[in-house]
Amino acid sequence: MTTVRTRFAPSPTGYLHIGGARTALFNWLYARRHGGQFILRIEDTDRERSTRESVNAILESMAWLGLDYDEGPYFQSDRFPRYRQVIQQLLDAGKAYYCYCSKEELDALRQEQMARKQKPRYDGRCRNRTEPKPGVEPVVRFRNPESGAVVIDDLVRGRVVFQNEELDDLIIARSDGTPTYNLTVVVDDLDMQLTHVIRGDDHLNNTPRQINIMRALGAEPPQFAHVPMILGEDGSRLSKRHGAVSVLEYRDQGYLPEALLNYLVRLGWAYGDKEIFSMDEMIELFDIKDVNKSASTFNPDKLLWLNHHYIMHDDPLHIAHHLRWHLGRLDIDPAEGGPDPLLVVLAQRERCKTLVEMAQSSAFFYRDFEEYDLKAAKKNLKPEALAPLKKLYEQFKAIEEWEPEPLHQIVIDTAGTLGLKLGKVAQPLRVALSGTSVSPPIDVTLHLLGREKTLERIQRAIQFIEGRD
RNA sequence: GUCCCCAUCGUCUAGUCGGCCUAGGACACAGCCCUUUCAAGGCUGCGACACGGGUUCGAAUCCCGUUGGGGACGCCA
Repeated sequence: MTTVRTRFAPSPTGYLHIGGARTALFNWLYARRHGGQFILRIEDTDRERSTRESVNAILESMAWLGLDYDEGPYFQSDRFPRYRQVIQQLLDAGKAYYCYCSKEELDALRQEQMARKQKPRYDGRCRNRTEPKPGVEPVVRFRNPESGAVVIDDLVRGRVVFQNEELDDLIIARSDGTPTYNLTVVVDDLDMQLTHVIRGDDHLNNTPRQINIMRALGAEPPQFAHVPMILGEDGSRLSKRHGAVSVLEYRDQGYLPEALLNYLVRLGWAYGDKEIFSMDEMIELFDIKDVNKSASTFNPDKLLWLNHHYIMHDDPLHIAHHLRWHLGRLDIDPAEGGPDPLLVVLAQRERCKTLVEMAQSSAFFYRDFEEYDLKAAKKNLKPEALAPLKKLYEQFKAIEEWEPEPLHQIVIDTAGTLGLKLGKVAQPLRVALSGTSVSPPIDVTLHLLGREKTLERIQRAIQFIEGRD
C-alpha cells in the first residue's frame, strides 16, 4: 500500500481565510491519521496578483495553527520549465493545440451563447487549424474528449458524473507562454505523487477537466474529496463582509489556535455528540469520509464559546504563554514587574472569552489605569466609601502576610466592624484597585496587585472622593 | 441561462443496513438556583425532519417530482 500524501495549495493573493484553514486542516488530519505526508504548495502562477506578503501571511497562519508540513512550501513559479515541458508533450501528442482566437472574439462567442440560453463554452474553432495566424501569439488549449463521461468517486460526494460534451477545450498556456491553473495543478499533483486531493467544493467542476488531462498524460488520477463550503450568516459564501475571515485576524482578536481548529473541524463533521477535540483526538477520530455534503454556516458565537472553553480548561501555562503575547501588544512586559501571567490566567479565565479581553482587563495589574470607569466611580466612590477605604488602608498597611486568605479576612472583618454589607466594602475597593466594577474576586485581586500598588490606589481613591463636589 | 451539488431546531450537528425517534446533544435565547462584582457552574424551558407524491406492515432514513439554497461556466486560482 502506498503512503498517503495530501496537500494544501493556496494561491497567495490574500491572507489565509478560515475556509482555507479548514481545507488545510482536513488535509493535515488525513495525512497524520494515515501516517502519510502533508505538503504545502503555493500556487503563484498569476504573477499579477500573487504577493510576497500573502505568502508570509499564509506561512505565519499555518505556523500559528500548528499545521506543520512535511514537504514544501513548493512554489509553482519555480516550476515553469516543467510545465512548459508538459505543454509541449501534449502538443506533440496532438492532445493540445494552438488557438488564435482573440479575447474579443471569445467574449462575443460567450455572449452569443448566453443569449441563446446555452452554457458558454469554447466551440473548438481552432481545433483543426493547421496554419498559424500571422502576428497573433496563440494560447494552447487542451483537446478535451468529445464523447464519453468522467466518473468521479468522490470521498465525500459519492459518485459524480460529468458528460464530456459539457466540457470544452480549456486553455492550458496563455499567449505569453505561462501555464494556467488547471495545467499546473495536474502536473504538480502528479509529480508530487499525491494520493488524495482534498479541497473546496468550488473545485468540483474543475475535477473532470483535470482528470482528462491526467489521462491524456497517461496517469491515474488521485482520489478526490470535495468538502462543502463555509457560508456567511446570510447564506452566501463567507467573505470579508461577514466579519473577520482571516486566520491572523482571529489570532489578533484573542482566539486560541486550538479553539479555531476545534470549531473548524466540527463544521461539516461530527463524532456523535462530542464537541471538544484535542489535536490527538482529531487525528484519531477524523475521517474525510464522514464529512457532510451540505454547506455550513459560520457561527461566531459558537467559536467564541469554544475559545472560552479552551481558555478555562486548557493548561494554564499554555494560556499564559498566549496572554504574554497579547500583553505585549498593549506594551506590557510582565518580566518588568507585576504578577506572573500564570496567576493572572488562573484569576481571570472564567470571565474572559478572548485573550484580548483578558489582557485588557488585566492591564491594571501592571500599570496604573488612566481614569475610573465613569459609572463605576459614580456608584461606588462616594463619601460613604471613605470610612471602609481608610480602615482597609490601615489594615493592609499593617498586615504581615500578603496572601489571599488573610486579605480576605480583612475585607470581611472591615465590613463586620463597620456594620456594612460585604458589597459596600468590596465594591468600592474593587473600583479603587482596578478602576472598574469588574475584576477577579477581591482577595485574589489584592493578592495579585501587591501591597504597594494597593496602598497607592486606595490613597488615590480617597483623594478622588474627597475631591468630588 | 446551462451543468454540478445540497436540504433535521435560528446556527453546528446526532440519527449504524427503514422500526428502539413521543427526533438526541452543543451554541444562542428565556427563566430559576448559587453569588462580595463580573463570570463560571447547576437546573428548566423554547425550538427542526422544506413541500408533494410514491415504495413498505412501518420512512427523518429508499425512489420521483416541486420548491429553496450553493457552486461552476476567465489568457483567476
